[in-house]
Amino acid sequence: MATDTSSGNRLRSVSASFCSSSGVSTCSHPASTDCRACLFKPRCLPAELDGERLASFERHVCRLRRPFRATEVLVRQGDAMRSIYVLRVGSLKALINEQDGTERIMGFRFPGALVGLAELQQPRWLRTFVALEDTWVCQIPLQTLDDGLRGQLLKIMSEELRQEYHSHLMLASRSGPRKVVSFLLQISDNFSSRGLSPSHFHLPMNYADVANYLGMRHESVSRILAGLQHRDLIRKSGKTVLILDFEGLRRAQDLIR
Amino acid sequence: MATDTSSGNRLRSVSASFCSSSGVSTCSHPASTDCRACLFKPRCLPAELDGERLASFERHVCRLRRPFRATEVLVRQGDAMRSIYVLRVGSLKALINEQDGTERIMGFRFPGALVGLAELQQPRWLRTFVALEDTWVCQIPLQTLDDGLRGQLLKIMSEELRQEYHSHLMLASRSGPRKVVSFLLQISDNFSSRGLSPSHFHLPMNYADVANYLGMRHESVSRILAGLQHRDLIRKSGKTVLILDFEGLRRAQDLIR
DNA sequence: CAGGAATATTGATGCAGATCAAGAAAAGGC
DNA sequence: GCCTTTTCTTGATCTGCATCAATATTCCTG
Repeated sequence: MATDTSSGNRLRSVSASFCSSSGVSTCSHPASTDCRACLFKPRCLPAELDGERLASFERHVCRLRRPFRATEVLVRQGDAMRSIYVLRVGSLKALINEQDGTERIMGFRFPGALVGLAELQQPRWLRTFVALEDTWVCQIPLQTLDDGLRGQLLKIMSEELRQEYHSHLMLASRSGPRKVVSFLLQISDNFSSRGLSPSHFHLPMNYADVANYLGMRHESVSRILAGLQHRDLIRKSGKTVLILDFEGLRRAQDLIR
Repeated sequence: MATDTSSGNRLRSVSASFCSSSGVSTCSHPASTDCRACLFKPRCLPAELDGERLASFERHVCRLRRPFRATEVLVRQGDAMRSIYVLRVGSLKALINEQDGTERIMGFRFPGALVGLAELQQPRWLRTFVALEDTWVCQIPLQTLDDGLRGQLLKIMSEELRQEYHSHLMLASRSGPRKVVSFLLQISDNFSSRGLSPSHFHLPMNYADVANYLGMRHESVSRILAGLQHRDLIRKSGKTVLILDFEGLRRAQDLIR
């Protein structure tokens, strides 16, 4: 019986009562960021908007009054699809409940990511998104996604498709060390492409989640990471990872624990 | 050294000299099908076009004078990206050459599929597409993809994204039988959604390709399929597969060879 | 239709990673 | 701060699949 709960977390739901339809939609909150000032604007939906069109877009975007806490659910598989989200601060894991009840982690999301692309044309969410730490998002109602945004949407979606191909390569590589190294490099690329350090970052998820994502066991993830550290290819303290030798890492994919 | 050539095929290039710019673009060929008469129109790019807009679209679409033969390359990773393709007859495999030279099969494509979605915004092809049998395609130059088609494009792309999630589940399931059963059901769904039989179909690729795709070995694929056949869950003769018991198949994912 | 190449099958063996188990270290709550 | 819970680590054992090898079958070509 594959009882693969990945981590015995009871998922708490948060009553997402933001954008509380109190007449005026002044959903501006912590630090009341407008898109113009946002670090992620160039890669976000309104990348090419300005002036009145941007203002109009901003009026529709909703922000939460408080962050989602670790283990809280942003959206749940099966929920009606009404908005997509932009992750501004924190991190999420995406997971799917398979027919036999086991859950499979499909990916991790970091600041700058759009959440809900695969569900764009669907009536319901196909995946559950759970916060891994304190997490702030912008909520963008589907109606807001008019023709003017389609170009940018296509661009971001095609990017996500390419990331999924990377995942395929990672998973099909069929050796523990390869998967784990591939995972580290994937995360590193992700941060790098958002202007953050590729060699020094924070891994908010636990080993059970990583293992679930990679189709392996958390003990194996632990052993392999310990091995990489022992060879001075990475250094890990707490949830912080330091990549010391990218070339060595790539070469080390076949060497074991 | 993971020398994973998947099948020792020397890939022949075909000088794709269609749409041969002979002044008039009457690229109408075998059976000179117009989009209106095409089985796939409702799921294809021009789904929502008609009248003059459809006619204009059709004038840009090019068809080949002869099919691609098995092992011939439609496009090669690294080629300049100028068109996308619609697969009308036959089948393709998509593969990526990894940095270490090994090639990994990323997927199989059947009639009705759009080829090139992940490369839409890229200057070059990220994947090589190889014909598995006699294969006919429509070529759609990128310039043709104007705003009017973006809605449909988004729809198809989001669909492809969801298929990739299925692949992720398949690969992360980390047991041979699970992967193989998942593969069979994926193919079955694919045919089914195009109006073909979900239980009786043709598998044009060899076991080495399936194994490469799934991150396993062809011997294992052979043994597992033999096991499924022995349990009367499927029947296989030549390249034809008959699924006898869907429920049994799903249940059998843990039972071995 | 014959001969050769590609593909599939089947058996024997070895090993990477799963599994089981138990303790250590961190994180979180009061 | 202390206690509980979660997460991580490490060891011992087991097993499914890779690997190696050899034969059988199918496909292709002249």
